[in-house]
Amino acid sequence: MRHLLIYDMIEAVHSSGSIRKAAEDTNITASALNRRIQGFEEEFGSEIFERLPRGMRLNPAGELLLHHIRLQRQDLARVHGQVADLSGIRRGHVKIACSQALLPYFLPREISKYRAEFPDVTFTVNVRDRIQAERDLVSFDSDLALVFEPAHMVDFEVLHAVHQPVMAVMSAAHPLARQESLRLRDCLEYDLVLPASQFGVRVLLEQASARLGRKLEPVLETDSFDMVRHFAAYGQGIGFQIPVGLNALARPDMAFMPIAHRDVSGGELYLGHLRGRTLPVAALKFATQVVTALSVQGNA
Amino acid sequence: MRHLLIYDMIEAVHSSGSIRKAAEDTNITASALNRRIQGFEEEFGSEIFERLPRGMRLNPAGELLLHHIRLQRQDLARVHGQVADLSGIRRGHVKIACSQALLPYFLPREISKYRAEFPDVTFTVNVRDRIQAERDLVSFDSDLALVFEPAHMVDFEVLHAVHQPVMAVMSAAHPLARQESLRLRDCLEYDLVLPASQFGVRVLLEQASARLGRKLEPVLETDSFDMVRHFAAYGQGIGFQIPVGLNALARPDMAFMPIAHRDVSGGELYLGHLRGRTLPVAALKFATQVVTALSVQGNA
DNA sequence: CAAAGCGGTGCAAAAAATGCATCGCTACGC
DNA sequence: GCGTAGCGATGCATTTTTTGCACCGCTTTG
Repeated sequence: MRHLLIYDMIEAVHSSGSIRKAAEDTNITASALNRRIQGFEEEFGSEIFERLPRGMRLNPAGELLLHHIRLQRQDLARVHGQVADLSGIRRGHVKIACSQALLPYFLPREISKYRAEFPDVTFTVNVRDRIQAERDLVSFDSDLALVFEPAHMVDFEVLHAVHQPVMAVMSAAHPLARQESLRLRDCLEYDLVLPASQFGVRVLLEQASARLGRKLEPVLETDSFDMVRHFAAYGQGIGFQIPVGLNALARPDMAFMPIAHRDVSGGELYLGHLRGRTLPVAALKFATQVVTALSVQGNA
Repeated sequence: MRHLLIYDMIEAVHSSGSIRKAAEDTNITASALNRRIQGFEEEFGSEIFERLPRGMRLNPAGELLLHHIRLQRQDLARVHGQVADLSGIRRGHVKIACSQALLPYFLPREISKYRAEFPDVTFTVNVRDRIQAERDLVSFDSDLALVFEPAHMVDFEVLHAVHQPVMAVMSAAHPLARQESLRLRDCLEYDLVLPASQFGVRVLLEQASARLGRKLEPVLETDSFDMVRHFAAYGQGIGFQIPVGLNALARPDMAFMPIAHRDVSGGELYLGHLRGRTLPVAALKFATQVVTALSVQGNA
């Protein structure tokens, strides 16, 4: 609320006791703040601060005004709350179809962040592959889909896309973990743990290795990304995953390294909904948050 | 208050119904006003106006905000008043919504008595029926309401209530004027001058005569209490009024007699303000004086 | 008695608000 | 059915306001 900034300033001066200190909190110069205060006092019709040699103190008029400011803020917050209520942001249910990669870190984090602000919004998260996810949108079983390299996208309206390179996942003790960069052909010399063939990462890897004239021969093929990570963690070979499914901080015993872009270019993670559909408020707002989170992660 | 200008603009757009008209009132260009509104909506976090082909209308969020704006303004006015008090100046403005009965004697007397002590306090008096009066409080168009038998009283916080019997009003020469006490059925034998059906006195009389199995058939029905009194003064029938609207001393040519309590029990005259509101100093002080005056009259 | 901290102010630069011209749209009158 | 009038929105040049910087005078403090 830009037009209420002066109130913040008054409170800052009040609580810090001097214009100079308050100026730091407010991120403006003392002179600017000083003139804002003076300007306000002129409009208001009376001084609200006593000028002491050591700083500023509210005078009785200022005390009265401060009370008004607080009352006013509180009432504005109430209005905001009521507006939020009637726009439906506060309550609601969001149904999400997503790739497995989103399950361990990304979605739990985003959902709990969202629910910290709107505790009355509930969620359904269904794991779906790239084809099923779109089907879920069409049948209205999901509001949002968050999938890696979706299959046809006829009914899929993209809200946001973010590029995801393919990461090799291995034990920190693995010979390749010490290398600067990682080529696909190096990986092929070791035991591979691959997701099943319906997954986007697998498709990308198959294409890339075909270009090398090689064939992928996994020691373990699974439809559980958890399995991939854990098997790799035991030092048993190399797994693959996209960044959004990994959390470097959480696993110091593991190494996550991007495969050289010229070998495997990676793919796109798409957030979208059913084409032409107007989303419920809660779903739309959550989608906005997810877009922000994906952008930040993409830049980091 | 320059920083609250945006509120004026919002109200201007609300009351004129279009940005272009409001722009004239505000002495600003339509484009500038348009962008102020848009900017505010962005800060506020939601639209507050519906854009119609013919102009702008507040949406529900806007209605909520409008109420906040009015509350906020009034509270600021109260603070101003209190600050003025601090500096020893007794200034201020009191806005009153009242029933017609208060106009001829009661309010003029009380207001001039108050202004004898505080000549810098000014007044606005609006005649409102029982429903409109409450509406005025809600919209902050009035500080105080003084009404007979208010309708619902949801937002009405009572400061004082005083009982008012229903009085018959007639020429001193009227046959009934010589009686000791007056029964309703006696009145019904004569020509009746009645206030219109939205008035409390009329409602009470209708209920009472229904209990007698009679129907009121006025020869004159009017929404002017002055008309009632003057018509009765000419000897043309019996009018009705509550004591606060009468002044026995002023009209020796007329007779005012209470209807027997068992026939018409009378009603309550309420002084009140908007529920939960802190009144400006001047209004509060005037209210105190009115409470005193009503108590005295009630006892006399 | 010097140093540190305070609010206040002149002036140039930066930022915001405004006015003007104009667009696209919809309802209304002929 | 079509033109017109009224509406909100917007790009751009201009004006107004706000801000930052440097510095003043003052009072307290060690």
